[in-house]
Amino acid sequence: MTASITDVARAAGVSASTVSRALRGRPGVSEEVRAQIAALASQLGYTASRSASSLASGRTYTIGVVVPYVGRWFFGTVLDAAEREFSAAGYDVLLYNLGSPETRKRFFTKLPVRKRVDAVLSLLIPDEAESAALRSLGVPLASTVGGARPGFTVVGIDDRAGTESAVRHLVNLGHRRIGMISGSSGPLHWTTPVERRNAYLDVLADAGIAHDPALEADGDYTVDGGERAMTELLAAARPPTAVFAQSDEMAMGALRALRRHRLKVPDDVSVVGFDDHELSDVVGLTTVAQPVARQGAEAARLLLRQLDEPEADPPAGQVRMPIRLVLRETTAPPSPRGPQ
Amino acid sequence: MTASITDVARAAGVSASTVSRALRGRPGVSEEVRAQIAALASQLGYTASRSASSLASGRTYTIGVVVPYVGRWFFGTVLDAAEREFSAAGYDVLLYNLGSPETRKRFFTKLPVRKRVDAVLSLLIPDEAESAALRSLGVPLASTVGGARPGFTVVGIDDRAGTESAVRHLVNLGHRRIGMISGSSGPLHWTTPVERRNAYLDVLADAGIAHDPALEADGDYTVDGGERAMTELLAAARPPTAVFAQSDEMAMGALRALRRHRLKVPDDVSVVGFDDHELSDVVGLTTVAQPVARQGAEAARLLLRQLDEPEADPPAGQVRMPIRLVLRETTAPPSPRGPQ
DNA sequence: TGCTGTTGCGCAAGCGTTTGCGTTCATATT
DNA sequence: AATATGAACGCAAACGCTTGCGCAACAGCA
Repeated sequence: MTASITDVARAAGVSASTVSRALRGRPGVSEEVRAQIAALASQLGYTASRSASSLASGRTYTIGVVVPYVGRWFFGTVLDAAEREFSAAGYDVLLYNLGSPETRKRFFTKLPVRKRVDAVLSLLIPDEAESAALRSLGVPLASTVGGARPGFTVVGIDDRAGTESAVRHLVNLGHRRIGMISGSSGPLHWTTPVERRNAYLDVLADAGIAHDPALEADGDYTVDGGERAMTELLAAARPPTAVFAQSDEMAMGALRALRRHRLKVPDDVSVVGFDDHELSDVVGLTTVAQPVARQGAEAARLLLRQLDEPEADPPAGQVRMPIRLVLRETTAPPSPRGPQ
Repeated sequence: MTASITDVARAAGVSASTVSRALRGRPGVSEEVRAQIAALASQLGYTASRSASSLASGRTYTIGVVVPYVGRWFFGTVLDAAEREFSAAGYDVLLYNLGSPETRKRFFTKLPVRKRVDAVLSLLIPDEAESAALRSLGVPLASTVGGARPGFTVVGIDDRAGTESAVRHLVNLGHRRIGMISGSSGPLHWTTPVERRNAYLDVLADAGIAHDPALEADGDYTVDGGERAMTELLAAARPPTAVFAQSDEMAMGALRALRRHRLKVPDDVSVVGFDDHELSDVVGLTTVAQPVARQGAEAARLLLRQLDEPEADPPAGQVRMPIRLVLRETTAPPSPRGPQ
């Protein structure tokens, strides 16, 4: 079997308590004894059992991270950055990938993180019922995308401003028939799609452009969904001359659909995305960039701070990071003859 | 405080042992009592403390997954699939994202997973020293990409065959100056880059093409690296008319470099990648496709099987999944006048 | 009716730590 | 010289479960 604390204690000729204190840097151990214990411990390959120590101390040194889809670029990037912060601070991360509605439901009803984590970071804000479940854990909570929620420290961006910059850009180029590919359906209740939609509607209204429901389609935040949505838009009586996609993945799907329809981008149709996916540059996609990794890192840091100073007031509910429009090659003034 | 097993026991008028047995479906409890306990438990919001139960039972119902870079599409996709299998089987996953050499080293020397996991899945085969460290944990081990290693169940693809199909395709199109963008540098010791390189060299030799070292460059498995590598290749005395990139991300970086050099793909230069990234279709990249998610799922399943039947012989060391060349729009016969 | 099995449950030990408190011993203080 | 003060360490009780064993109650059998 692997060595236990008493093995180390016996080898060092001290008590288990002393070993425990020595290895964790607690006072009450002379430097020589501490050094000797440390040497013995590494020699015996001793690592304290997390189960035992968290049972005894009540602290788990583990953080639960719940992700809607690890495989997607956005969340993968956020997770990567957050994990770095956590592991640098000595915390392990328990990953919960809540891809399907069933696993999502199971997670929030069974709450397998109960008594297992010191805090939880949700990469997408949970709905109110789910949030309540998490609050019942009695640990610090944080989230990245999706708007404010009581009990959560959330770091995100200004979706409204981002969307406005994108849609205004199209308006300024002279487009009047501006479509939108959104990701509002699905089981998740987050505010992002609706905030972006509202901003889209507002910009249109501001520009004196009547809203045409046929110019909206759902792309499910995936490439394939974006392709389907674009195909749908192209089937409209009067197709759009420009489209704003709520994510770069959907925008790329739209690009694919346009190519299949032998439409030129941006000559026939302009496309702007959202996120600045790492491959957007490759396809020359105009998009609104947001600091993805930084959001994950910042959320992690805020959570760690709460863990360090449990007595301090919870940090400001919401942190907003800057966005900016990145102009590339998928947007241009509408062609005089329009698409087709 | 949150409810403990004795709270449930008291409420039900039984002993803690009975609650434990009832909730885990162990024999020795009548159906009525079991039902009553289950009701009480959910009513009290009781969840067994994982620390306590794993301390007592020795099983953690947790699997350690070590990933080189969660943010990369390939690993994110593999992780997604593996996590689904694990969580469906009732296991939690502890994620270790080993991005930098330092975190990697720290992980393998401190081995924070010791006594914390029932098994570990490494998404990239660790080198021999690291593997030895993992073997010392005394738990089942599996890995996805990177070749065989004692003690590991590994599921992967035939890198040689994949590479051959890609390079042969270029040869058959009539190319003679075929460059390669590899990902062999870096701190990781895995066989993939060298296997692919060997296959590349063999195909060239087979075709009677002399190998030109100036036609090889390192792309670090990233988009930016691929761009740099392509730029490097273009600077050669006689630049390639076609290049094989060891990953789609690098291929896309190459595409970007070519665009910046105002070179047409595939007219001036053909490009073929490896992986079939979800966005390869969008850019029309010819590539060798491998079943990414399926590898993660399969590796997870094999690990779970070992956990179920600890006495059974460890499964076959290596599982090979099929690859296939996907022809798209980045490859064509060399132009008579060559690049520039 | 006595015996053997089976079922359903409780007892208590144990899992490997952490931590409050008590003890010892050397040093500083008056 | 007597006493107070700390530092360094050990003791033992938790932490919340699991599990081998024992015991009662009851059924089935001859």
